[in-house]
Amino acid sequence: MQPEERQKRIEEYLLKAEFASLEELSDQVDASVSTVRRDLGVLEEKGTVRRTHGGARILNPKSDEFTFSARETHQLGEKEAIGKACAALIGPNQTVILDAGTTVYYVARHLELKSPQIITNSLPVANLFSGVNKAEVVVTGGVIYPRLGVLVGPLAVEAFGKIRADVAVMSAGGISLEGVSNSHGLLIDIQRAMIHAARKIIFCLDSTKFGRPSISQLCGLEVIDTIVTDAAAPADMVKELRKHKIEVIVAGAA
Amino acid sequence: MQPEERQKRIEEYLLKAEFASLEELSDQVDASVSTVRRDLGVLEEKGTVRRTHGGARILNPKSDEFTFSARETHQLGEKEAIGKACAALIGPNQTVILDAGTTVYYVARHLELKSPQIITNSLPVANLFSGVNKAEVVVTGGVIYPRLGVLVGPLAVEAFGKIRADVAVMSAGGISLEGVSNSHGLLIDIQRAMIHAARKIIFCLDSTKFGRPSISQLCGLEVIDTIVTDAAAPADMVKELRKHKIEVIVAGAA
DNA sequence: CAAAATCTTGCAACATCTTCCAAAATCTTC
DNA sequence: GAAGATTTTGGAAGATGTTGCAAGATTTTG
Repeated sequence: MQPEERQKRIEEYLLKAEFASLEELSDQVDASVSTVRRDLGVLEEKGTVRRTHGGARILNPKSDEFTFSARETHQLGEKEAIGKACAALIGPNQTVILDAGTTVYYVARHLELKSPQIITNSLPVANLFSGVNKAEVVVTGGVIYPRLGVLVGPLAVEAFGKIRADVAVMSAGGISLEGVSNSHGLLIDIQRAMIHAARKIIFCLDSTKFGRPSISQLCGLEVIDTIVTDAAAPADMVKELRKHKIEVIVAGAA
Repeated sequence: MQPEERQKRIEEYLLKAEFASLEELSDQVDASVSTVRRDLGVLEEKGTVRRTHGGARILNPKSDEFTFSARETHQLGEKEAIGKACAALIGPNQTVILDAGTTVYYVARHLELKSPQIITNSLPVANLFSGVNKAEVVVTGGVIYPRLGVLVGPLAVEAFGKIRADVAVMSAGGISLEGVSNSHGLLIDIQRAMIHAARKIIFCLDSTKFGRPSISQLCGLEVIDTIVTDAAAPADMVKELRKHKIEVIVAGAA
């Protein structure tokens, strides 16, 4: 059998089974475990499959939930690290605005113990805290933007117009030296309102966001107080950003 | 079995059970308690599970399962029936206000196909629709009332003050001939605002609510257009309510 | 406060992974 | 088609990761 055919069959099998051991796969495609291992390496490179100890699992099974939920292991390690580092910046009993990005969601997960006051327009974040008594969570109104579970529209903007917070933890589609941008036009108005409502602005941006401008311009660099990113962020841009008096925290880089 | 698969199965089991002892889990995934302990450590790091003495509990239960749906399994059949019957009253493309009660949640589950416009202050209901494109869902703002996932406070009341709807589907703590009452004082203001905003008022009340007045009076019988209940509702009260020109629908007693 | 249960830590046995090598298959070139 | 180069394959040795157990520390219970 040809390598490609074998790999496709492995993929298909995993699609049905979700998990499979090496032996199982080796049996399935009638090749040695060594070959399967190699094939899995290729598929992992391709991004469809994730190798595990003793086998493999399919990477993106129908995740009908919010596009990120907890399944997306894509850059899970980095996002976890960013989340932890960013949560460390929040003092106890502060009022925090949480934006509706995937990275910010991980910040929220590490905030539980600080019993802060939280304001958010993200349903996933709201759900995270709905069972917990410690934190007071204000949800802005708005219309649900289907895929992401974000509340958008005038109700949301209005809500941010009425409040003041100590910190806003934001995310974005991309950052360059011209400023921060985002792809969802609907979110821009809301994010501007967030920035206006908070005294300190923290952006959580994983390394893939650097130097990648997105459709709509959100704000210039001058409004940013702190950026939290991961170790793979390009060093020259970090240096440049620090020249702009932005505190850049690289998570996981000790 | 591979670690990841085992961990996923632990997660899934916890999702159903909410709590589980180490032995239970060890049995479930066919591994030693030591291994389960280690797995739980990983899952806790990941943030989906919290370890406890002697076992573990799920951290943020799946979005469609707030405290009520897991707990109240005993009247599930009745609530399903009420939900179905009430959903049948809603026409296509109507604007519907959905209250935040356990019974109303079941109505929401049957509304999906009607592509209505929905306004709600219930997070479980919001989650229900967040993945679906068909319906437009407006979430009122507010502070999360922890256990129920309801949004309360002035933001919520305000939101209902600004809108108008065709129907309001409500729930309550009890109904008697003096009127409808509810136990959560915080909800009263919001429910009054809902009633004010809708042209037609439907109450979904399972049979246990009848003749059982609750702490705070919500409204008199005169504002009610329709009541949906189950077959166990006391016949004399149903008769009495019909005398008040209220349409009483007994679900499952076709 | 003591008994019982549970947790942590260290360890040895085991399974799996990586890296390398030789054989087989495939592709080039003539 | 044949000889040689290249790729692919299957396997073996050592490195690494995982598992289950047991002893001591810690927490819970009565």
